[in-house]
Amino acid sequence: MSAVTLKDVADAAGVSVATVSRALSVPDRVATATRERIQAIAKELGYRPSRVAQRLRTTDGVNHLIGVLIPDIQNPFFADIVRGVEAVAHRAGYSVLFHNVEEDPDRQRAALEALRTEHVDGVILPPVHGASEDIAALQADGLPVVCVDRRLVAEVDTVVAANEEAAREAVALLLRGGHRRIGMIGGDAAISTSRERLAGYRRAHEDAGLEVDATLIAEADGRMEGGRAAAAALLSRGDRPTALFTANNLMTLGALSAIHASGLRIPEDVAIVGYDDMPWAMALNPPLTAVRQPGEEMGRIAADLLLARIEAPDRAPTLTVLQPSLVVRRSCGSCG
Amino acid sequence: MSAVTLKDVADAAGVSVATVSRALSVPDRVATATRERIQAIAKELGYRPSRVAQRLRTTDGVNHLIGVLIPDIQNPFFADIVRGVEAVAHRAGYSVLFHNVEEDPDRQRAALEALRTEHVDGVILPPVHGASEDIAALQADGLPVVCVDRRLVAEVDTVVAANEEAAREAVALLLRGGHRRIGMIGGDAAISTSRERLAGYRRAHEDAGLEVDATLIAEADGRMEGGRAAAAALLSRGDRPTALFTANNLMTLGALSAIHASGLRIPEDVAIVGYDDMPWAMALNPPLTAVRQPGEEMGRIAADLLLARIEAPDRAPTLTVLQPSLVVRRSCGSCG
DNA sequence: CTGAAAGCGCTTACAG
DNA sequence: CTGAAAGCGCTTACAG
Repeated sequence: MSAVTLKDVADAAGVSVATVSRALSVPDRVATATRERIQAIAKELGYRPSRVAQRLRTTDGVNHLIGVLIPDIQNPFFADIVRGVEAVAHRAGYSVLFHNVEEDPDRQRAALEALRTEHVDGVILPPVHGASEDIAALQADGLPVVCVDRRLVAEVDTVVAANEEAAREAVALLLRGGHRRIGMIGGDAAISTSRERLAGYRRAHEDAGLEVDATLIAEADGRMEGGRAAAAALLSRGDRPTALFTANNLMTLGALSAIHASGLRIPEDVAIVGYDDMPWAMALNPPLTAVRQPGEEMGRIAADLLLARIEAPDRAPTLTVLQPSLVVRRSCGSCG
Repeated sequence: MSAVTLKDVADAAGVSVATVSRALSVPDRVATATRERIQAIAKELGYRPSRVAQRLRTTDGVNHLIGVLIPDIQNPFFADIVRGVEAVAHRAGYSVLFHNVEEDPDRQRAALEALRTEHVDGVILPPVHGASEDIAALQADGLPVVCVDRRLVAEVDTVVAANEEAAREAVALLLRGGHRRIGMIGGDAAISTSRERLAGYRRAHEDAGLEVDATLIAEADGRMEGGRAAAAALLSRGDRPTALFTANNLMTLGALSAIHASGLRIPEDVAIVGYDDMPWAMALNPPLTAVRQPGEEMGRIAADLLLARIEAPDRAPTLTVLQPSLVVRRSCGSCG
């Protein structure tokens, strides 16, 4: 390695390190001639300031480092969020520490601990179940936090989608199409998005003056296999549902594979509307009707918010709610 | 913040910071009683050593930090790689800096620059096109690098899949099924995986004593829309191919949507075999025959390799080739 | 076994 | 406008 340091530049320029430091970061406090000479030499030597050294120096200031925690990087919706966060952070000169926590509170806790020792300026995460205290502890220590996709009880900057409304609209679409027995394949109720999407399902029924058959509601784990098992169980009943609403993209995939395995046709035998409009939705046959969430935008907004809070820690927490949209394709039949 | 420092622990324990440091990291060089007292106090105070300070100290030693560069995080195959890298690195106590470079050599260069200023111990990446010199420069400075998924000319630790063989096998399957006009939708020829998969396509024909119709070979950009456009062009020809081989998962999605749009049936009108066995392959109707690559394992191996090289920089570079497998489902017809 | 001191690469009051 | 010096939180020879 033997990286070029401030001192190397100072020696080459015949000035002190202090002057070099100023020439590079507060140029107007250095005489023009000196500054230009220093800048030329720094460039020639390939000098790059050490972020690590800068970071150690400023216990108070900005460290230009944030952490992002993801519950499950194999879920492409979260990959979208990461993409948005990464783009904003790097453009602003921040580095990004990444942790995949697998929906596991212990791993999330370990990740947060690691981020503290890295002196991050703040963290962005969709909090996993059972994590409120860890987040609260972070905030108590003055570390800015932004929750994205999932809400937390605490007073935290939050960026979410309007889950309940979107789910209600999706289910209403099926109800308008004449469906009266709609299976709901939901995720872990400990997660806010799952609860809100289920609430939307109920609200749609309520709006239409219909009772919900509670046995049509399955709680899966948000992963593909869970969705498959739940759909298979629902579809093997004598009084099987004529439509399915699946509360995230992986469970949708599971449900689709259960439908194909059972030999049922979409939408004639069973209609389906899924949460998350992923790239593969258009590649399905028939193409999937789905709720589109702006994952990347959620990531970008979360990052903007975090950076703003890092620079002004005392602003009041904000809640940003983005509007998903329902993309109607053919899997819901002539339900439009 | 006001994090607890070594000095705080030292004061509370009535010893020097040196002793506290030793008690925590080289326990056997401290008297048992002292050590236990210090450890108890450190725990009570919630002391966490600053990674930043440790990092600054050791220009030579291990910084416990690596960088991972990804060409496109929205491609779930790369998300798998990230998952593998992350798991190994964090288990070994390394932090992971993440960059999404969008197949852009300039962004890759910027990311590598940023990683140097962060004092990373090494970097893992599927190199994007036109990046050889940047990687070489890194190595020249003694920074360990591991290429994953894509090869580079340079002498670098490399973890790839046997692309040519896997592609050959996939195309041979279609040939055995009686197909004689197989469209090839390949990726950017500047990328090793694209070239190797195309080579496999040619080899399969050669093995069968068949000529390749060069007009059946399309070079797309590796993304969904590129795959869609290429497939649409191929399928609109009078002498359209009876089967398609698509060289990555996103282009497969694009091809599928083109097929559905054209009203052709799979596999009766057009068979398809895709590269990358993604979760949605089973959810398709019919399910997709695909080449399965162990993305997560590739990530894990790459990380193991990098950590090994960080600890022993002078080992000779290695090449690890993993064997993909062909998962036969129904999209290729009765080609088994 | 323990401590005082130097040093990692910066930044920033404080002098001049 | 510029420099000497202190300090960020650690680790590690060097003494004792």
